[in-house]
Amino acid sequence: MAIQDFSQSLPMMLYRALDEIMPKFRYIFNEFSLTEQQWRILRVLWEHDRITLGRLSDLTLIPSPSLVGIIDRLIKANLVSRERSDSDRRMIFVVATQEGRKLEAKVMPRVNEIYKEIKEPFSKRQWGQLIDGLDQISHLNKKNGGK
Amino acid sequence: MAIQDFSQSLPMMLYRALDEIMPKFRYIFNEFSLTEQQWRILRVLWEHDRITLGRLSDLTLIPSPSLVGIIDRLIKANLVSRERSDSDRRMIFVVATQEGRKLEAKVMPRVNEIYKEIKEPFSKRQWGQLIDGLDQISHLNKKNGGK
DNA sequence: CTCATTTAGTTAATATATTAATTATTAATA
DNA sequence: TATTAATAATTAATATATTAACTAAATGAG
Repeated sequence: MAIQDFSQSLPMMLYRALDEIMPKFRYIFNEFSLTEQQWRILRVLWEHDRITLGRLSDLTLIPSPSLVGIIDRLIKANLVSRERSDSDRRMIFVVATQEGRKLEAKVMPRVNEIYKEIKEPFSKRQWGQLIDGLDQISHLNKKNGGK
Repeated sequence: MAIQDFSQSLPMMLYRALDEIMPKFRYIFNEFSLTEQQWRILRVLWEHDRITLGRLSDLTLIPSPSLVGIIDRLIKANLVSRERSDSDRRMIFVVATQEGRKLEAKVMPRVNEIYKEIKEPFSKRQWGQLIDGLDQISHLNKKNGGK
């Protein structure tokens, strides 16, 4: 009964998995002078012409108070810019600069390579079960309500 | 080909799972004026009479530079103490105080309750597959070498 | 239209993470 | 044994996370 072994608890297993894989990616980000969070933001911007801070926070999982400073530094690096919305002056759009967009072609191949390495030892079925399990965890409170 | 959808990538799934479950636990820690990291340290100390900083870092997954400050604050809160090793003066043992030990009986039941809630919607088989998948991720580099 | 309420971003204060460099001590080797 | 190479912990500098409070702008009820 109770949480058997702390090191085998779900939170620690999740943290340990991240500790195993993220350094591989960060090594690449570092070559482009990007932090992990900066990468996440660019990764999302490459799929959006412009996006509000709120939505960017949702998609990157970066809390908005953190986002402010990270965007500041990305602007200083000339990789993104801020644009206030005309329709709703509370909202701010974040946009990738030319330089920010150019990074995609350089970074993505490297990242995809590592991702493939990580995924390789898994069977398609195993991987699917893992992703499904994680998906279920991240929807714990949202399902009973349904439709 | 390539990483299909960023939001469905393994790292983001792992982060999202943590974002879903950890606030539930932190809510409890907060009632006892503990941070998540302070909790992790106490959680390990409750199973060890004394433990070196290095091993504590391994078991809590807290990087040692962070550990220094966190231990400082735990000492200030009178929950743990430092004891330098006699056999190897480089090492420092961390020990829980009386007050630190007393917390176990108060916090663990609450935490176990939440843990059970999280685990409940899963079948034993599903849960096992999830844990196994995570375990495999966190041992990516360690298996081929073997014994 | 006016005021209370909500929403999007930001600021502030404190705690951690990340990476590199440093200190003290111990182990290893010529 | 004098040196050099590892180790354990710490310090330093910068970037993020967490929580609460705050500002400006938009909404909604009366």
